[in-house]
Amino acid sequence: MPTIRQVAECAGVSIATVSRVINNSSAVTDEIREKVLDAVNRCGYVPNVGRRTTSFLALVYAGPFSLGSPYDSALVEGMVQAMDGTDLDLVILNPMRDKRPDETYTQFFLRKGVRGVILRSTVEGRPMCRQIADEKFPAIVLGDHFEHPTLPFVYADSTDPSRQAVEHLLTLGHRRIAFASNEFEDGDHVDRFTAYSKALEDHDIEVDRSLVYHVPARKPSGAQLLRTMMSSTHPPTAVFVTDPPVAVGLINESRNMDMEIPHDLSVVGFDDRDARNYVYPLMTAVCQDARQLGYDAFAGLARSIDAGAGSKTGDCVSTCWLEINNSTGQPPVESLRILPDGTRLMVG
Amino acid sequence: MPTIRQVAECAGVSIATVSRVINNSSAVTDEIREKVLDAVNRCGYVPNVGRRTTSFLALVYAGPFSLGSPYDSALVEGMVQAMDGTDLDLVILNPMRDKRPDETYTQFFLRKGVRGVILRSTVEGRPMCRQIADEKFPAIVLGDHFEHPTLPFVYADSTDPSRQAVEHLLTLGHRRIAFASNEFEDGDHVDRFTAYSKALEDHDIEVDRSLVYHVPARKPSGAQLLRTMMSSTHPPTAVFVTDPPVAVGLINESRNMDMEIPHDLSVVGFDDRDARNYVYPLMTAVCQDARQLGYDAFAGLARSIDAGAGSKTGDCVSTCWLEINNSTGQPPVESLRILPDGTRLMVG
DNA sequence: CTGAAAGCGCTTACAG
DNA sequence: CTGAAAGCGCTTACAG
Repeated sequence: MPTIRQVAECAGVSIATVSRVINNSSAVTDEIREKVLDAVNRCGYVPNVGRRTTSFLALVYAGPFSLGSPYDSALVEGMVQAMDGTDLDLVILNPMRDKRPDETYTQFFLRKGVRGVILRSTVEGRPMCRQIADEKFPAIVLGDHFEHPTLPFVYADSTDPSRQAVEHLLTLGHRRIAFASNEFEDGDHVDRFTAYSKALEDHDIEVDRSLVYHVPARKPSGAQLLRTMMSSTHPPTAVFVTDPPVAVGLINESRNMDMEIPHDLSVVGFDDRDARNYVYPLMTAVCQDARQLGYDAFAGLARSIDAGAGSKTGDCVSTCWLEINNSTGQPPVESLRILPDGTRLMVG
Repeated sequence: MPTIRQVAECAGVSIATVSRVINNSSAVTDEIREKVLDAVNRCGYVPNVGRRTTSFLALVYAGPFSLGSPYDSALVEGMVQAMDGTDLDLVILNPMRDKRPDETYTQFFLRKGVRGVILRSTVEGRPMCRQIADEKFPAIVLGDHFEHPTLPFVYADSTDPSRQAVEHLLTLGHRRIAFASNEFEDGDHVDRFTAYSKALEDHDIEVDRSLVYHVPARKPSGAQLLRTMMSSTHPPTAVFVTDPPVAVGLINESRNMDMEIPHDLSVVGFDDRDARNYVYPLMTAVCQDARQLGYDAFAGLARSIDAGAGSKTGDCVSTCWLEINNSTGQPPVESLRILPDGTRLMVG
């Protein structure tokens, strides 16, 4: 366990100055402050109380808190499981609440006794993630991935299975395939859209922007989405829905509209847990294991902290997979086809 | 913030002895150890590091961890929300993992820097809850309630609405009403069974033990339960299912069996969140708000800690309510009735 | 087994 | 604004 003395030596200042920086005293030059905080992160320093050895990893929401979603609760479940293999405990922090505007993230985390942070991010959260990474505080990002020179990411790559999903629909005979994605663009959703476009292009089908929807990741959006799609002039015969609650909401709403899935509409959903097994009909879905992601994030961060500062953690990319169930089938025989020249054809 | 000095004075020993007790040194008399730990809890002592003021409330699972269930994740969501109103952070602790067998719970929690614990309990967890209460460490119990002189409980009373639920079924004309409860008996489930029995007795119907089921609170149990019930010699015409996942699993399975709810079977479920709105048909259910329970537990414990040791927190009892939706209706006209003397009657 | 005292990590008036 | 030094909370050999 490094002490304030080692940090002082490492930064070339007195222990008093280190203490001042940690406690965010105003009487420190910006230059020295930066030098000391850098030394803090290089040494992996945390305030010590006697021989008390407990330290914490923090789950930090970069953006509004939403611990209640099945995805987020699966993440936490995985983290708690990973906890058992370490001597670290999990604390839930809300920087929105009590990070003082004039303190850095490193100072904030030190104040809390935290040795590393799991950043649950979306696009809105990226600035916070970047700032924490710039301070070189130990961190790992979950739920989003983007280009960054030092930040490690934990995510499941959904590109390939997303493409397989669309190809599955194409093979069944579908040509008008809608795509429903999150209102917020994060790395994962971008991947899925890329895969969707690619699969269509490979079959010489142009992406029809009127079939691309962005909706909030909640069940009622799924219900609304279905009504919107089906009341359009040229409804699709299939849809790829990239958020679990939206897919579930859509499938459930179909019964209120006296539609039969997959007879009237094929649905490929997304599942990060087990929702696909609890809708009727069982949902064909691109699947990832959110519990595993939470586990990997905690375990990976713990490992990199044990290994000491400076050791780079790589990304932890697991795989998604396509599971074909009963919500996909051939398009309705009376389906409307639109030829390249715009001619509408009723087939069947 | 009380220091080790105050605790020493309070217990009538030296600060060295207090420190030894906190760090569980073997060189302390049992008698003095107890006296000191008592003083620790009376003073509300937590180890202090300089002017660092952070302190933690811990979520502790008395029993195997299961943070992933909708109920538990709603609890955590509520706690995180309550966090915002305080200067306390939430840490998740697993005593199974690293409580040393020779240390008391108070010692364990002090070592972690924890000022109070939210005990998520079931019947199995009661001994741990009782022990923590005996040590007088600040605690509040969630998810179970039982007789105890000092422990405060947070729960929603489901007795009245459970009775209304059964009466609702009786009014619709049902006479063979099954009851499905958790495999583990906790205070909440006992309440619901009592209400069920009472409602039947009030209508001069004897409780038929062959209609009372105990199953694990998971969706597959609901599917299995439905098959078991419907393949019995005298299937019920209605069922009151007191666990949300079981109710959902049962309703979903009905479609695989070509049954129609409520035409073939009326179902009153239980909901602690929003599941009732996402099954088809919309589920009639006794409802409680698990998010609110988590919120109340955190806020209540925080308040009682602020108020200082010795101040007794009362139980926080919120109310459940019955919500009538589309999964209940009149019994099938061809339903079998059994008269008091045992005669079977096909009605309709 | 217990306390007085030395010592460690950290903080904070005080001097420059 | 920075460091040397006094001081606080806590721990731990040392003496009895």
